[in-house]
Amino acid sequence: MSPLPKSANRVTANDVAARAGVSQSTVSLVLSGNPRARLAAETRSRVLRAAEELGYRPNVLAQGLVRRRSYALGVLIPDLSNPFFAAVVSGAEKVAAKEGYAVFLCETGETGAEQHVEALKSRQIDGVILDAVGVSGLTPESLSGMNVVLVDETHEDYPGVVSDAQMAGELAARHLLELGHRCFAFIGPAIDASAFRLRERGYTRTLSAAGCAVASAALRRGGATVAGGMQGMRALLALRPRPTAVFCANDLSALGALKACAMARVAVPGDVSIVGCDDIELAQLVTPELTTVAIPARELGARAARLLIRQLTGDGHAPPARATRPLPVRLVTRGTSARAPEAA
Amino acid sequence: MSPLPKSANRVTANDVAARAGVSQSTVSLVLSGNPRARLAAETRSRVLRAAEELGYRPNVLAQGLVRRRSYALGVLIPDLSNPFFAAVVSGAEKVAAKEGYAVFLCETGETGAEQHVEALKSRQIDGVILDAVGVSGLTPESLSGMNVVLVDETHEDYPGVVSDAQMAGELAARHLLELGHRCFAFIGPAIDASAFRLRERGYTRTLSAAGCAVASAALRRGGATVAGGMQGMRALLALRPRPTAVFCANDLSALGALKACAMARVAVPGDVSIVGCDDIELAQLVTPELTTVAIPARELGARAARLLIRQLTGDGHAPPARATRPLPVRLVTRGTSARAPEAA
DNA sequence: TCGTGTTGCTAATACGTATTAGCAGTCCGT
DNA sequence: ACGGACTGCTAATACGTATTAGCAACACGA
Repeated sequence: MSPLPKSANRVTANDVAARAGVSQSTVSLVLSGNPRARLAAETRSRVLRAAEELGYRPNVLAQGLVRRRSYALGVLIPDLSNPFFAAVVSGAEKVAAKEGYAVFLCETGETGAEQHVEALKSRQIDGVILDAVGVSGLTPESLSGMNVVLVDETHEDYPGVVSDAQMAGELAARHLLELGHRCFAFIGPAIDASAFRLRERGYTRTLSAAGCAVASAALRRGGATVAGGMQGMRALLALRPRPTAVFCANDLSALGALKACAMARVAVPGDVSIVGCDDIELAQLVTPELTTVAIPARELGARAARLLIRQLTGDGHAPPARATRPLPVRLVTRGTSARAPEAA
Repeated sequence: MSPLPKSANRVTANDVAARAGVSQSTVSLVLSGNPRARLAAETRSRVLRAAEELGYRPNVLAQGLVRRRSYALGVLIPDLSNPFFAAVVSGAEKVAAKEGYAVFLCETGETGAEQHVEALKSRQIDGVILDAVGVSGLTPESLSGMNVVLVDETHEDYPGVVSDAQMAGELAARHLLELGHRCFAFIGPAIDASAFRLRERGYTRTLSAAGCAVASAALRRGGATVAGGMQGMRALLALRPRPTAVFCANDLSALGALKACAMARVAVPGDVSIVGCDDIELAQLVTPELTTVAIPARELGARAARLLIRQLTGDGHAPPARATRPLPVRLVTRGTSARAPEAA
């Protein structure tokens, strides 16, 4: 009985080979198993046993070197503190892990994904999932030769997994219209992200179609964050006539808006109705609970991972995996939306 | 002028060597630069220029194979949807990226870190940061030979970066005592995590010292989640006499508790005071705002990464990097705590 | 007996880099 | 002019695996 290995992963295929009395090639054939390899059953089991006894684990780096594949994915997001992105990452990681891929997480901020992508490329990443990192900001050649899947963003060069963002805006608008509102506002990010733009468009178009334009002063652009929402709402509260219905591009800004109302002692939903977008867990924790449009964040991440992996597994010249059908969104009516107050 | 590379990273050191008219060894010497190498300045610059022109990026997998180091770290957490963990990860990733390390993210659930650790080991991870994944649950040999840093957990075998968890409990207790409370409760997780245990201990000991024991019925153990907090609080509300002061082991459960009170129309802080722990961003978003003990999550992650990297950079037989001094915590008094209601 | 398959394994090589030993060539002092 | 020291580079090898070509042994039919 040879002594058990004490160091990290010093057990190589050669050690297994020695113990099983075969060559390293045979070990590789047995374990990384081209199933069509002709191997005596007895040899096979002897190798397996030796590997088991030694606690052999293949060195993925070495495998990657020869296979030209690292079985690792990159996931780039602007900001992990946004629970929406956290959910996307979580969904992607779960699928990836199940399929044997590991996930490099990169937080890029709203810009500067470039360096991260370069770093990942030198790690021989098999593919990358980009969520709201602004592909347009990336020089095309930095992604050249890369397997890319976008989340909630469409781009002619890369496949993407999207939610029905325009419908999200439309649902918010219809809901608020049905409640009798006539004076609308919007709070969104300044950055040019596809999903946000579509949410806004769905909202404003639906309103326009109903004869209710959104005054440009009632269109506040800041960060899609709590702070951005507070700032936006403070500005809205100063407007005359004051909007009675506000759609926020995501839940964080909606919560910020809600907070701003609370601080200004403006009643929600009595004086102002607020509708968010995402349906993060916190949406149910505030009082009143946030009315919002649910976006399946976790599912977006999971699908992105699946799509990416399928793309990799495909024989290379497979169909380029076009963007998939938008995932459905749905309105979750809670406590921050109510009938419009009677006009003065 | 040779054509620019079109594929991912097909440019190797050999290509650079050819273009610069030197050998691959020279390229390696120049770029991965042992600075004590004797190289003519002119050669050096010729290599650098060739590398630049070809857009050469070293293959980290190959480097890792020979250097026996992958420049990648693993970060294991139970659940990314907890903003506290997200912050830890974020802090660690930032530091790691700055130091040239990439981060594998693994969400383990409250158990089952084992497989993830194994997967990371076969990826030749340089080290791993474990946050609340329950080291005790891991078989020791699975971590043998691994560089490990724990977050918010102390263990005799591994260095850790901790916050002053016991002080957190103590601060909560003192705060509630000063407000005149006499009937206390605690909501915490069932799992045996070091930080949670210490928070509880600091709380109960401080109360005991003041002559106020926590009745065992007022000690609710569930998940450290929103659901757990709601459940715990519902049970507490049924007790007679009803506790007037509740310390929750983390903010998520505190928010759950707060929610349960809202649903039961119990006034906070009028009837019950609630104190959380972590100070996640949402704590300021609920109404009333959550009184809590701030734990520097991001800083914990950052320090863990720094400690781990220092450990790796050390010459191998360096001092084993003992646990560092606990990071200070501080009470953030907000709206969910107030003077005890007059006794009946 | 020989040729032809077939089976089961191994030797050799490649992946892209780091690193060490060592080879020419130059410089210098005597 | 010659031995040594130094300078600047390269050849060779190793890291741990996957993969291909091919070798030896054997079976079988004629």
